[in-house]
Amino acid sequence: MKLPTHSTTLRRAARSLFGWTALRPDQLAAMRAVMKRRDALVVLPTGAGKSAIYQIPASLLPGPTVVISPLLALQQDQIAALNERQRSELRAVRISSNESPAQQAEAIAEVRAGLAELLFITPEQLSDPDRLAEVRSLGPALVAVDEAHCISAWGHDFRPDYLALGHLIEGIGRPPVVALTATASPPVRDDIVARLRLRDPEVVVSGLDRPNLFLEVTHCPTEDYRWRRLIALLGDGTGPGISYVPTRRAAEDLAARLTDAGFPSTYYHGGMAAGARAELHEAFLSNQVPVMVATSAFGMGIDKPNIAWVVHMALPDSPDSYLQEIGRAGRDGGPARVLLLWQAEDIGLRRFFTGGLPDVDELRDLSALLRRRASSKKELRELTGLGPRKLGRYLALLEQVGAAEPRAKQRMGAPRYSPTPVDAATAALAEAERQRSVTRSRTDMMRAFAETTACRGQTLLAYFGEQMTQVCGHCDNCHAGTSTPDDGAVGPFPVHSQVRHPEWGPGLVLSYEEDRMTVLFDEVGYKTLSVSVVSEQGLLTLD
DNA sequence: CGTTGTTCGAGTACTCGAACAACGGTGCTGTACT
Repeated sequence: MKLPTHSTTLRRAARSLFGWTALRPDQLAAMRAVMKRRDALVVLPTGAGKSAIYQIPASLLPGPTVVISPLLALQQDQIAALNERQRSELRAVRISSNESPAQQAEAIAEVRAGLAELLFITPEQLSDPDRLAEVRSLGPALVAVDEAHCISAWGHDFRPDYLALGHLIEGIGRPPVVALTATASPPVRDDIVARLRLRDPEVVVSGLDRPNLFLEVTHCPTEDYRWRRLIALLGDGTGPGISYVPTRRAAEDLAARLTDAGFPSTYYHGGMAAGARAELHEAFLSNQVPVMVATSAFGMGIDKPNIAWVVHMALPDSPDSYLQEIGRAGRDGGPARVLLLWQAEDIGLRRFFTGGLPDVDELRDLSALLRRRASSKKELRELTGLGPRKLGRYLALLEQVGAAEPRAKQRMGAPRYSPTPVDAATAALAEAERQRSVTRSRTDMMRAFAETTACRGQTLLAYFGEQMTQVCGHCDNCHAGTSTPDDGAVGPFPVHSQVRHPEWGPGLVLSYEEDRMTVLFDEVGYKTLSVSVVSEQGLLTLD
């Protein structure tokens, strides 16, 4: 019998590495899958011992573990925490642009000699074929993909190497893969599984409800009203918190205004120097900064237990981002306030960030070039005149419709039976339209969350495919008594069943709320339908 | 998509308003320059 042996071994390792006397069932389930050399997808809130899920197996498996992690600052913290630990039986090194070639060579040598068990690295490093071969030669026993939701959130345009991770992992010998994230809605989970090419992964998802967070939403007709609501919350003197704003400029302005108003505040955004950002991050963690006004750049890797409130000064782009950001409050289990201050006008900026549709002619020309011969991105940039950002997006789209594929030596080419350039461009445009519909539908769902008079806990979790059987009791609507107990929360199709709509195609039933049902369609994203209309007109059929 | 800032004309002496342009998030990397 292998399983009990593994569980015992894992518990023993947890005690010697972390001093833990017990492992939580979801941690154990994920680790056992890893020990059985099976892929795993783990969705657990930060602070739930997520890193242990790869670190404990890393200490037991013969061979190094490669940790793919998106931010260098985050890597640095994680490595420092590992290596400073007293009974450090696990040593971590990393390779990045922050290390000199000599340091990089030494890191590799340490892993090769068995002096370090964990190698931290970015997808961008792995996309260098020499680097890939080097990592492969170390014979990795496990790959851990941290903050795996980045694949879905960033891969499609922002950091294209994320999209190629599945291919890159195959390039280093395809050891078992464990993907970890704090939040992932059903389509994001599917995206992670598909992109990483996970094989029949063990999926571990913990409950997402956070009873110690009090959820409030206020529609703000004017900017001044937003400001007054923020001041009112700060006036309650609740402790350190984060105010999320949509733009860099708003971060700077609001921090200055709050400081003038007697609430010393600091701002943080992606346009600041790396050194300053690291200092501010540290100052916030060590309670020297009570109020942080920040763009979405602030957050990943913030493991601070006593964040007492999170205020959004505009509608976030999606419930995915929202849950990620409010999830940073109340890690210590103490009461925390979460307030969303929004206007319908906030949606304009979200639309802008989503970007426009690609140019069909440019797609066609690019596809034709790829069919002629495989080329590097640099060559393609010169031949097409496209910027790096646009080119990356186009290549990702063409790859998705089978008109492009990565080749050796950092090149992109066309697959053997790829569609004609005209067909490829048409298909890629359709794919871009599909992605845009899904992105927009996420913002629609965020708005629906803001406008609902039903239980916010239920509404939010339903989006993530989790049906709560009772109202949450920790939101403004529950307190106001407008949340209706879910007597009507059943419908014609079971939750999580696959259905089909004549126009929108196949979809997944996520939840019922009074007379409305939420369905996630592959082609158009999230839609809310009237249950009576669906029933009367027979709009949906079981798929 | 919506807000904010600039420009320019009208028609009167400094102000009003229309029309238009600019701007807006998330990070890795290697290389060139100080």
